[in-house]
Amino acid sequence: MGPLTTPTKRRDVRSVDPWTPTSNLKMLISAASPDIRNREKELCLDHEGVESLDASQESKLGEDAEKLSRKEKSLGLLCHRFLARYPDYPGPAHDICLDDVATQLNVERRRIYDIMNVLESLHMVSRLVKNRYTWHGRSKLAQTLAVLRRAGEGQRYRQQMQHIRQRCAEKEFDFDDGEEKENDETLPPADLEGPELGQKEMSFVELPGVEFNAVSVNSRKDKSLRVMSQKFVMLFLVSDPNVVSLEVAAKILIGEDPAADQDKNKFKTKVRRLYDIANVLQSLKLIEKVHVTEERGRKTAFKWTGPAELPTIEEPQSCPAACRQASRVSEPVTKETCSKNLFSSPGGKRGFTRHPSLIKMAKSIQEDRRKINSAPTSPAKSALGDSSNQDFPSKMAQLAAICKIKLDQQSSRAKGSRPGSSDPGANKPETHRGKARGQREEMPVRTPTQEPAACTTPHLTPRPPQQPAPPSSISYLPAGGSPLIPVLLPQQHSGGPYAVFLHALRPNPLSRPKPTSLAVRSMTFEEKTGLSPGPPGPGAPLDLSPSATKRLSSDTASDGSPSKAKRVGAAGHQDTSPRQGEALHVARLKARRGGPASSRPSSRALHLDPEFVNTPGGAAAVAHQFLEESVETFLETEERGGSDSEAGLTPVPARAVPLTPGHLNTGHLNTETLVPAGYLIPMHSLVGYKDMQVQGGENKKSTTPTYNIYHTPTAGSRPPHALEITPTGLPRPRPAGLSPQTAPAYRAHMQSPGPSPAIFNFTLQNLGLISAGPGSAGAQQQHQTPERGPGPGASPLLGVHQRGGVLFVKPLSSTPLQQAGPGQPLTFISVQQPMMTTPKGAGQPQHSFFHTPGPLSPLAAMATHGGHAPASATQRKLDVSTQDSPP
DNA sequence: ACATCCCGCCAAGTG
DNA sequence: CACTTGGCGGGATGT
Repeated sequence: MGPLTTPTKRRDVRSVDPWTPTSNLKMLISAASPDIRNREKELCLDHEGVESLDASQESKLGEDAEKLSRKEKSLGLLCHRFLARYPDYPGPAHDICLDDVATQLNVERRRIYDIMNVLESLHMVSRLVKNRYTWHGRSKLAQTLAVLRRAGEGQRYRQQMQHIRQRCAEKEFDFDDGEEKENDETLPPADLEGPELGQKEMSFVELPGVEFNAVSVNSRKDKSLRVMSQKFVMLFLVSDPNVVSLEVAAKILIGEDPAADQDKNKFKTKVRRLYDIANVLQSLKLIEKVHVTEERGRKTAFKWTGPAELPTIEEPQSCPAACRQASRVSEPVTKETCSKNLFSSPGGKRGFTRHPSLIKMAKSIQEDRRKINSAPTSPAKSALGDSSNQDFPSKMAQLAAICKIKLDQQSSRAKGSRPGSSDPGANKPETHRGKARGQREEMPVRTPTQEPAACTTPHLTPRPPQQPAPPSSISYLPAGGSPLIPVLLPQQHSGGPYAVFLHALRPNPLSRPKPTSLAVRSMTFEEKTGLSPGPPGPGAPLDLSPSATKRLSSDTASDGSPSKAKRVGAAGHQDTSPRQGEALHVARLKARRGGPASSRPSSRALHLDPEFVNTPGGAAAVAHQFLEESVETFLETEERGGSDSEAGLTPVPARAVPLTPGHLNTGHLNTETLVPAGYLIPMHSLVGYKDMQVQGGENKKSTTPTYNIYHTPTAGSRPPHALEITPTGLPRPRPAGLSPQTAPAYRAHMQSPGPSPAIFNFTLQNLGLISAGPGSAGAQQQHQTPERGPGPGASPLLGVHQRGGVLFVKPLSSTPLQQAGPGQPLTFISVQQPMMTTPKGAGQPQHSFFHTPGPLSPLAAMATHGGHAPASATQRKLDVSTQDSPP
């Protein structure tokens, strides 16, 4: 009994006595295991002492170590001990010396690495140099989580999870079990997996304030543990019921491997790693172990107990500029690249480690936050709280308030001045943002059971125009949130932009289908929805069964080539390779061919110009994310609003168009690509992000593959989103003219050509860079009316600018942008501080968003569809019993 | 029998 | 080349 109840206790306890850190530790410990709990007293002593007494404790532990039972040696406990040594919100950065820690904690170094890797994935520490890490504590946690959530959304993890769950359910049914039908299950899985794999492979998300340690980032392909950890966390952040079963997580995290055989082993290995990660996360109090009872039986799972809301990432308007600027992407795998990117300055060689100056700045900022936040040790904060969130300082709040006001105004739209604004849509867009952040309403549901279905449904259907209330499960949607959202946003700090790195896939031989998979994924969903009958689920067995493999293969094949092809093309891959040239070539090839590149899966190619390269791909990546997010949002929105089916259908093509001409899938691919990001890295201060994004979008629009080339190489990137978006948007392509190319000037301004513009606007809006005004202009142009508009053509540019008052476009680097050369112009926009933006910014050009959705919609539709049925099933299945309740 | 996951081999990277 | 990192999976320990 004890154990089971634990969770409750904890909660209670917390509320009761949050005060001491010690208490937290105790709780954690207790959570960890009953036995431990018993010993708790002992431990407590230790714990208490820990902070001050490291040495003594350690020594104790150390001594004990040998004797200690396995449990006592658990990674979770070790992590507790480790955490006890450092404050949650450190003022000045603490340095952590691995050797010392290992010695003090009396454990092998190897174990410390495990902990550090997980902590690093959450940006609680960052590697400074060889044996040293810098302790950040939880100061960046909120941001990181926000970024991860976003990334997770981009990945469509939610849908993937649903699919998997469905599959499982189906299996249960069994009727078909044996069969392998590939279709249903297979495909989906493939899709899911594929993307994951490929994408998954490596991306790592960095945070803005944090320094990127290029070193750690780049080097090894590895990152698996780091990446895995981030992905795992993403699952929680994205899933409705914040409960994620080990099984599902493992499946999702396993790339797709074609081979079924391996699945089993791989699955086992993955599970082992997940336990490792889970132990650390448990000690961080971010998750709790629980058991989910399905029809089949109980499965172990973990429940998210961390902060529900995250600060916003800001994309939206609120903090856009600053944030973005702040953030940066790093990316490219290569160190060199990273270094270059990071430091524009020639720092050259060693830059990896980070510029001191940057670091300092970041630190100072962080510190300020911390101070402001002052987090007591207590966990209390974790409790959800408001959306707002912890970290941001009062300043943030103010900004937020400002933003809100602005938004409100905009929304009200009083200003008719801007044509763009006209759209009702405007509100929506905001909504998105709002939802994101502010909204947080929380995801609604925590209830495990229902949520899926319920949530989903609502989204889809309802809401035609505005969205009512129903928040969707997704967080985004509801418009309502918008105003709030801003608040959340922290400024730059928060977050700016993140960069996602996609690594090239590694050699991963295994599955190579890679490309396909991605493309498929998207496709699949749709199909599934529609098509899939019920296939049984061959997939059900998922991991284990070999059959699965077969299925996959079949699926893929069946799927269609097209998808694959597309995927490929789309996927393109970015490569990590730093070299532009190569990248470009590849990109081109891919683009042209469509695909081949599977090998590297990188998903999307970025548009970056060479110049960008500096800025990097990372930037691109970031942009991606944003785009993706936006897209997603749109999709969601659309879904709700519109017909699912339609969306699904249409969108695809549209998307496809941009990139690769022939491949429909492209869009999907893109999507996929996006999703996968690897490890998130914060972008420090790159101003360029936004720009990048924008550009990318444009480029894509341009359609020419070329753009890919550009982008890709460098960062690697991201393009997909853009692509997706763009195409769709077009419905009103009005302008066709826009060709991307055409407008270098535009771009320069920040504008994008017609097609892309929407995207850009989108992006910008999200970012917050653009105020509605500008965006609207751009959007309008495309979409709607040329006429009305405030002059789209000319205006746009100007508009952007102006409106933008907020926005400034500048070339990031010296060269950059403009040239883009072949067609793509790049633009860098530096956004001004949020403040600037804020005021006006609110308005988002919803138009663009709306439009965009079109393309997206399909996805959305898919998602939804998939979601529905499955969801319900899933829901049923899941019953979370919190933990263990023992009988 | 199964779940959890510690331990440490050994390869990839680094300096 | 020695050392640092960390993937990986055997197999011990717990339930």
